[in-house]
Amino acid sequence: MSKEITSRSSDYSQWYNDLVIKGQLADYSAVRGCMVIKPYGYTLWENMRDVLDKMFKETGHTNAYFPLFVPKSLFEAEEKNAEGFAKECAVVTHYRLKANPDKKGALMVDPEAKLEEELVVRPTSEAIIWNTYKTWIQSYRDLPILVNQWANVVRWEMRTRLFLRTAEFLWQEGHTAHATKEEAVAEAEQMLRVYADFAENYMAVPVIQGVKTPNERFAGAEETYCIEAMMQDGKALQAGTSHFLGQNFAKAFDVKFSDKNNKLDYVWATSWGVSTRLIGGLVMVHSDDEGLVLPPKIAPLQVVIVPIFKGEEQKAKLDEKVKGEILPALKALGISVKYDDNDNNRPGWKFAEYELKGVPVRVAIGMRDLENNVVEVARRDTKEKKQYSLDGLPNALQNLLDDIQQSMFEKAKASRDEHITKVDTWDKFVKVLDDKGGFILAHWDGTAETEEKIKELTKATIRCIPLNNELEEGKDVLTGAPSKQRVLFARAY
RNA sequence: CGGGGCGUAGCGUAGCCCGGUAUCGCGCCUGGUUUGGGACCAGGAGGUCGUAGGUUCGAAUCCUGCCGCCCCGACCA
Repeated sequence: MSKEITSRSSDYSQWYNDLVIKGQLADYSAVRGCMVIKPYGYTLWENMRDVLDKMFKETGHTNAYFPLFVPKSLFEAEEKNAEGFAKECAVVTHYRLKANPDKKGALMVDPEAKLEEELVVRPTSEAIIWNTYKTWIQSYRDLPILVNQWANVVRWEMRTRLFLRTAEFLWQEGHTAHATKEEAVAEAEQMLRVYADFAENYMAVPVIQGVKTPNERFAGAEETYCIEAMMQDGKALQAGTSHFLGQNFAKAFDVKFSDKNNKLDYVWATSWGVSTRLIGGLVMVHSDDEGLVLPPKIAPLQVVIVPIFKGEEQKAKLDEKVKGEILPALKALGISVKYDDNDNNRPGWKFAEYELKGVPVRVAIGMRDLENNVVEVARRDTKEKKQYSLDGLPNALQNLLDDIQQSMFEKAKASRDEHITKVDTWDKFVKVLDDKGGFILAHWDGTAETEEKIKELTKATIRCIPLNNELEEGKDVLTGAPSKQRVLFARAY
């Protein structure tokens, strides 16, 4: 028992850290606030990336790459955006080191190699991209521009957490330019639906789609759309955002186009992104006290086969069956599978290890099984074990993976729904927040003051105003002022 | 940046109060026996005790500075 995991009930944060580290997703690094994403974790990210990338391409987008550095003068062009990120920017001021004369073997920043203009390490790329789009766009015929980039960004956070908030993280950022407001809004909404589709149908994470209040809006955006997910500890996690940027960046970077009537107008914009933060959410939604639980559609490894044998002779027979028949058949179906015939660890060790790593399906096969033409199949999500006939095994496993995917989503959705509470009084608001957590649907008078006050009193924020929200007359849960609809409150990561 | 905790072998730790050259478990290496839920036996390797200085005959242990990490909070995606 060398890999004990802290239980959720005893220390939720520590449980999360244990899963990420012992589940081999990532490690702390020598750089404060930055993590090493390990091969197992990176494969997970690659799988997520590949699905999203395909979705982006299906909706007409293409990938490009823009520089890591943004000259300060460009960065500050869109004031609100610059202000919003100013406090957490890493800045390059010099371009050379030299030997330190006072300390042998040490280096120092060469004071003579000061940059004329400082370079901001991108916390997001609107500035450098819109500065570029200016040169790409003259006429309505150049529009729309539908570009995405996969990149790293840096935000100098005070306090970091593996995947959820790291100083450097990986993400994708889509940046589009349109001739009309309607088209840009439609784009932002479309990409939100893509994110929701991905979260629910691939990550098996149910999300609520909505719009942010002005307070919570992305700096520089006219409207911010988001998907919000619920973690097992009752805290919400913003899992993805899509912004309608209006003409703010076009104006800041002077990007105009001539329409069919040769009239000049500023271009309409969107941007949208999801990051490695999704992995943190994935972990916190599905996993249990034994380790990670990963949904089959994006799991780095879908099926692991563990042989059980005494001696070389038995091993050879199992090898023949597994390598000769089972592996090729599973691979033919596109199932990712590993045959762990490593003799250093015994079956029990492997069982525990793959449970910790969240592999959806484990197949155990020994001589007894061979004789009976069966295998023992264990599913990670429910820990249920069953015998499967070797005949038709590949298809049966494919069906099982589909089942697991579906039932993980349903379980997460049931838990999420159980964590939505309608509340009409302030006392109940506070009580539900403290005792149960989760989302609270309550009336809000629509003012930033009330929103701030509630945040101050309870640390709960308005996560979003759900899309297609039902209108309902009511009174603000705190002030009693008239309200037209309920909004979604929660404490959040 | 505040509050708390911690830094001893790859990992987790004992020792520190009361100074005498570092304990145990896991892992690793060699050989053997094992293998249906984290195997066992025998032998072995592995240490600037975070770092710099001070006290002392002698420092993991006492004193001072510094560095780093984790958790909680402020801030934020």
